[in-house]
Amino acid sequence: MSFLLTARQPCYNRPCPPEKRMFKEELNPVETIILRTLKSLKIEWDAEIVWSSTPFSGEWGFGTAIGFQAAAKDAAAKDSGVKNIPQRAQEIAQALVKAIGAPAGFVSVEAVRGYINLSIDPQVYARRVVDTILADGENFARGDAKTEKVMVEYSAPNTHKAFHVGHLRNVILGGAMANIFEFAGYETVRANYWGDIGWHVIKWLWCYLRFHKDEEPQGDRTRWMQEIYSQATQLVEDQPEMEEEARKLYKRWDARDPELIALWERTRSWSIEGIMQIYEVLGEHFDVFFFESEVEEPGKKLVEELITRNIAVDDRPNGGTVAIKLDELLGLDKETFRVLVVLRSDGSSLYATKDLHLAIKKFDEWNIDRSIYVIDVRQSLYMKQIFKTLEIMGFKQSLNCFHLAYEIVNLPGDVTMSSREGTVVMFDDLLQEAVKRARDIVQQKNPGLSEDLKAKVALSVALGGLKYPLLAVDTNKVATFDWESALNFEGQASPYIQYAHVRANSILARAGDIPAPVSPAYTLEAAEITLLDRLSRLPETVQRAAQDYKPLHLANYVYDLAREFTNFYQRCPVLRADENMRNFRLRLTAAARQTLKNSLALLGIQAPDVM
RNA sequence: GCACCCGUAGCUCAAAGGAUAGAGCGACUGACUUCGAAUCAGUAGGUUGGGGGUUCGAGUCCCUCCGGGUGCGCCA
Repeated sequence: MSFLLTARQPCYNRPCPPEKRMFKEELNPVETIILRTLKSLKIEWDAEIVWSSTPFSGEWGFGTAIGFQAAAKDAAAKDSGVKNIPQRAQEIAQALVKAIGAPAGFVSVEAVRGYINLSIDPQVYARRVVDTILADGENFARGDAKTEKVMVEYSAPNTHKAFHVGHLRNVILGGAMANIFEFAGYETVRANYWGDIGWHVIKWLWCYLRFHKDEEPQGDRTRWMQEIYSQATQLVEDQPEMEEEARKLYKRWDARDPELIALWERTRSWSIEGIMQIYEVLGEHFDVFFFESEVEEPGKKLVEELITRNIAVDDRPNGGTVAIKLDELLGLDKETFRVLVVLRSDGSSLYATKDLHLAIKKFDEWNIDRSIYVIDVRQSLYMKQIFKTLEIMGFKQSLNCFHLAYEIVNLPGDVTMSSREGTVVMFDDLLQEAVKRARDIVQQKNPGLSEDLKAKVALSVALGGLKYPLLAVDTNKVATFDWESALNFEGQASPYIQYAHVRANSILARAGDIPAPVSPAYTLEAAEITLLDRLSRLPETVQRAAQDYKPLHLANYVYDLAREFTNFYQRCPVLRADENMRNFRLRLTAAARQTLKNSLALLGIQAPDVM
């Protein structure tokens, strides 16, 4: 049987996509020789050849462990008599090296303990890397256009509630993921799905009518909405008669009482406006908004269809629910998918009612090929149930649905943030504090800047400071929010990367124009080679991040790049160097600046010119 | 009970089944008359939770145990 979540697992073990390898012209002929030689050695080989960079500082080259893999195959073959695989690997590597000879573009070809190492000529390739980056500019590392169209659903906020830092991880992750898909060459649709109806909204409306009638939101709308929501929750939880009273409002809702609907529309728009402001600050935009309220009725119709088709069981006559007994339908003895309730006993809709319809609507109306859901890990079983149900319904594209799960953000002591319980840190509070701190540091480091510029820099540093740590940790790690570390911008953090960009910019500003293309006529320093090697890798990193659904790859990449650029400018004088060296290093600096900027942009982080 | 996730330096985390497991923070020692010190150089810190297995090769894959987190019929 097929588990859907394995159908769309990221494909690991895929090296750099050939289309984006900056040295394919040189490596391809070598690969041809290797394959031909292996054939003549009677060793079967049909996989890709994986090249990784050689791990020796100051050298620039590619290595492959193919000798080991070939030796292992050789040993597995009957009658080969091969016992000592490392020894055989070295023999094969030597044979391959002999066959490869002295190919164009490489300065050395060696067999080392079973590995084959090719060193490229840095003087030649240094120029290629730099020229490519400067010619491509902000499109450097953009992938070739793919035929696949991808939708990324993320954020999915509830109206009438807080937007807290627990929600931040979702937006930042989803936004970065969408950026990456788009840049990798996929046509990308950013979708947001608003929870604008349900018990939380009914409670809110009840509380408003009862205690806040005719009030208008004061100041921070989202906060004001949250305060009423907290009050409503508390009242309903503490006093059963209050809950009863609030629930009565459902009747008016179901009857589409015009007055109530009008109030809902007005209050809902307050919430939406407030949250849209947050998106604007974060630099997020969406191509399409779905609303729970608009998919509720079609969802119910879909459930009727499921009942008719004997997929869902209608137990309402006995006071039960409408449910899909997945394990039973699939004939599974072991509990796997369990039961998905798709309609309440009173006939009202649930999350699943709407999600089933919406899943199909996405493909039908947007003509997408893949549908990605950025939703926290606690909904993994639920997502599996939805996708499986779609599959049972015969909706083949269910195989192209993928749940991008991420762990939640807790408060210290494993306290889960909950707007219901009011245990939240509001995004706005965090941002304001972060901006304040960043502003203080700018003031201290660069008092000469205009006030306007200081404010701009502080905002981009603060936002980067908040975003980067959420992207630089793998999605399956639980995050703990505490003020101290959230506002600590030292070390492996966004300001360090932004600062590297600023320094590059500063050198270039002093130099004036970027010189014309030039090859280095001197022996490159190790720091330069390391930097060039890293620069050449952004294209493959973008592809890998998209393939693995991991902005983390880029977060790691851009930090490494920043560190290597910093190392370069500390060791290698640029402006004071002789003409050829100065010109090449200026171009290298410009290439680093561009690549830092492009990489940060994919993470949704701005690269300031000064700070 | 059935599943999923986590466990790597004192702390927070990296690490394409591949070459010597790397960063940051914290600690200690140094570097601003030098392209900007939000920086850099150096020192210390590890039997990758324990035990089996697969493999030429395991932090990475499989099994098992321990410790922590999460989910599992009318919440979203």
